[in-house]
Amino acid sequence: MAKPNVVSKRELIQYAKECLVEKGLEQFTLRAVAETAGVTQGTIYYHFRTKEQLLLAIVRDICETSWQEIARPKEDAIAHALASARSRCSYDSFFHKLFLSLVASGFNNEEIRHKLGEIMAAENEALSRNLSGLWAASPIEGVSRDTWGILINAMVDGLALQAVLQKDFPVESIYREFEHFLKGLSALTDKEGKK
Amino acid sequence: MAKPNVVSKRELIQYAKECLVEKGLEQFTLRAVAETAGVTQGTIYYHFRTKEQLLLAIVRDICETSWQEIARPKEDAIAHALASARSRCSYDSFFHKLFLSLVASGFNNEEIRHKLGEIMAAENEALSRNLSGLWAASPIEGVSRDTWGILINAMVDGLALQAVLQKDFPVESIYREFEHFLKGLSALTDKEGKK
Amino acid sequence: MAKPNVVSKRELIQYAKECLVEKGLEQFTLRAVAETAGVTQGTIYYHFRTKEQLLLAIVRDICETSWQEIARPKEDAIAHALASARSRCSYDSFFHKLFLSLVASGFNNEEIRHKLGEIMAAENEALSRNLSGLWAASPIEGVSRDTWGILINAMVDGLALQAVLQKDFPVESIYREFEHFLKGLSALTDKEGKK
Amino acid sequence: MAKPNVVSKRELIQYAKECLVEKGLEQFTLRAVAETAGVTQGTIYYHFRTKEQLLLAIVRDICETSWQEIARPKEDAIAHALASARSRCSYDSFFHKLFLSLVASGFNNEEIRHKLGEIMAAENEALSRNLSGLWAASPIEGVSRDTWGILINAMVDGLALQAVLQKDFPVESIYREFEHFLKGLSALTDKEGKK
DNA sequence: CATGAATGAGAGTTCATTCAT
DNA sequence: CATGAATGAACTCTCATTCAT
Repeated sequence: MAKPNVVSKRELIQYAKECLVEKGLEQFTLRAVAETAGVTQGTIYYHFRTKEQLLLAIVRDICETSWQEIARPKEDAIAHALASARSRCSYDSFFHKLFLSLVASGFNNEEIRHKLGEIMAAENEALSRNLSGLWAASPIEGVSRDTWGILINAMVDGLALQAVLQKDFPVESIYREFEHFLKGLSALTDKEGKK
Repeated sequence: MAKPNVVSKRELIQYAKECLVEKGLEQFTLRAVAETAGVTQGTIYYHFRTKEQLLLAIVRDICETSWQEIARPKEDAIAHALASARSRCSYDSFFHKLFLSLVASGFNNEEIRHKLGEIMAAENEALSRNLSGLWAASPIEGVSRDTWGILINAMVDGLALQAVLQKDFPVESIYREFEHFLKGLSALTDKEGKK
Repeated sequence: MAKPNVVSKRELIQYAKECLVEKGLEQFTLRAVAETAGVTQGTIYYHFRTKEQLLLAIVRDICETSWQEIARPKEDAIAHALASARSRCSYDSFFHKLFLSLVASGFNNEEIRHKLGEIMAAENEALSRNLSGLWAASPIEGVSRDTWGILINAMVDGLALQAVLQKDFPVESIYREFEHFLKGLSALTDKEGKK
Repeated sequence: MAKPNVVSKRELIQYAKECLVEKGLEQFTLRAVAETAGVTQGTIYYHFRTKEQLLLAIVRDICETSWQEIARPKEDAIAHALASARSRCSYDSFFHKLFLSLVASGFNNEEIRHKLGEIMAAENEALSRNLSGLWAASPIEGVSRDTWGILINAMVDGLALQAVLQKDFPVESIYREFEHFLKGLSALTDKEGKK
């Protein structure tokens, strides 16, 4: 088996992520990645042919992580997703800084953009699926199940965006009310069902 | 050489915005701005002492536009806001490309980040205020009025993020259902009120 | 009479000197001069057609000051010169920082260099003249009166160079011994004279 | 492209010295150094991380050369030093143009200034030591041996400064009389000894 | 007289990238 | 496999200078 000598590709990607989050897109340089990883710039080029490829590798890595997370069947998937979303929702969120940096970078690179879109779509779908299991009917007439996934996923991302921009954003209390909101919707499905 | 009054600061900011959106954060160079504006790089530096200052000027400009938009009292403010949100929600949305690029840039610059956070906060507040006028009570128990503003604003931004990443995102239909969602919520306030 | 409105040429030269000393040759910019003087760059150009001309004006100013100092007849001229030299001999000597900066600048500009050379020559001459009045004969055979002026002037400048480079240079004690040195030489002229 | 080992650091320093002397401090640009050395600017930056570091490297190089020169024990060290001083004393003196440019540059950079001061101090000391070997006693009462080193070194530098500023400075004859001066001083030590 | 807006060349510096070793 | 030296283009930024007002 090919045993990488000093650093594995996977490790490099991790270091690159850190760099991207710490330095920001504008100062995300291959030299910085190399230094963080303790290798030379040449080494980066041995593993990734260009900077773009490295960025793409980061995106692919996020995709995979995301698929796995989504695919793993869980009891109470919605509650789980909500907990995970809340834990990532903060002013210093590694994940969202990374994601939003990649979004900005995606405006220059269709492939990155497209892949990030796929992640979103998959999340939407997973949410829709799980909500279907939970709700006998749509809580509100005129809103399809697929759309509920999209709307709620959008809410999660929108809240993350707010948190990442506002130091004093009250994540805890908002998420508590967010849960009430979801429970309230669920309750509606019962009432509707009874009718 | 040295013709006075070729461009105003305001015009430069407009050109800079265009550049930022068209070229993306990584390739947003002062040379590009200068070329777009038809002036020399020196002129940019005469008006904005650094690139960072130019970015800040863009953010400040967005802030002002945003305040004005929010401050102007309107009938049916919610409907208006929704229409405006929908019109800006697209794969090629100038506004959201600009905003998200600035968000990424804000990870390097607290002032930018803070100002963007202020915009969000102001939008939240405006939404809350308008919803208060519309809803006699909260549609769902346990969700305060302020939180409704935050949640719905998050939804709008989250949808924009989705649209900007997915070429085939069905903005029209989603927004139609989004309206149903809001109407559904409004309906709930009536029922609650009757109780 | 033409009454300069905001600043006189002379004042500008003073500000320019300050800038040159404070910022050093490499960062001696017309903008800095303008700011220091509280005028715009254009104003500098009204008074001096180029940066070179400004530097030359500084040199000319130093020349004039120097001539006047030298020309003024004094009793005990040597003692006076020595006292003045000592007072200018320090790590932060405005005069020598200025002079040496101009010397370096003179390597690019023959006119500056030449004028600085003239100052030196005049100082040499004045010293020689004064020594002649003091010494009946040369203290040491084979050293002409003109040369004594040159040697002692060189010593003064050399000491200043040392002082300007060494924070802990013991100016006081060195100058005390420098005086002994001169007195010793004077004593020699007496002995020689008696023979 | 990218041929390894085109220039050594040492060579670059030499080229940089040449540039500094030829172009003067104000026009001493890294581009010029690169062109002189036949490499690209990037190469300069690979070896010296900033322009300041390059200047410092030049100073350090001069220091080392200077130490070696001083440390090497010689017969008739004074005569040797004088000969070397005379050879470097001219209107176009590479060494003194370099040194004085660095002095001016040192006004912006304490490290450079300090190192240049160290060179002076070491020269002073070496001179004092050598004079001690030559003179049984101080030629003139009230002037210590250390001070003699300082005074004579100052003279050497002062003469160099004069020479560098005056095209027609009579280096030859002055140095001849300078030698008489030193011999005269030596003679005094004998007389003093006899007393 | 003096200014402020603009210029354009060039400064120092960084960066992705290459390639012999 | 990995490195270190080198590249060259591009970047941000500064500067002396110009000129209409």
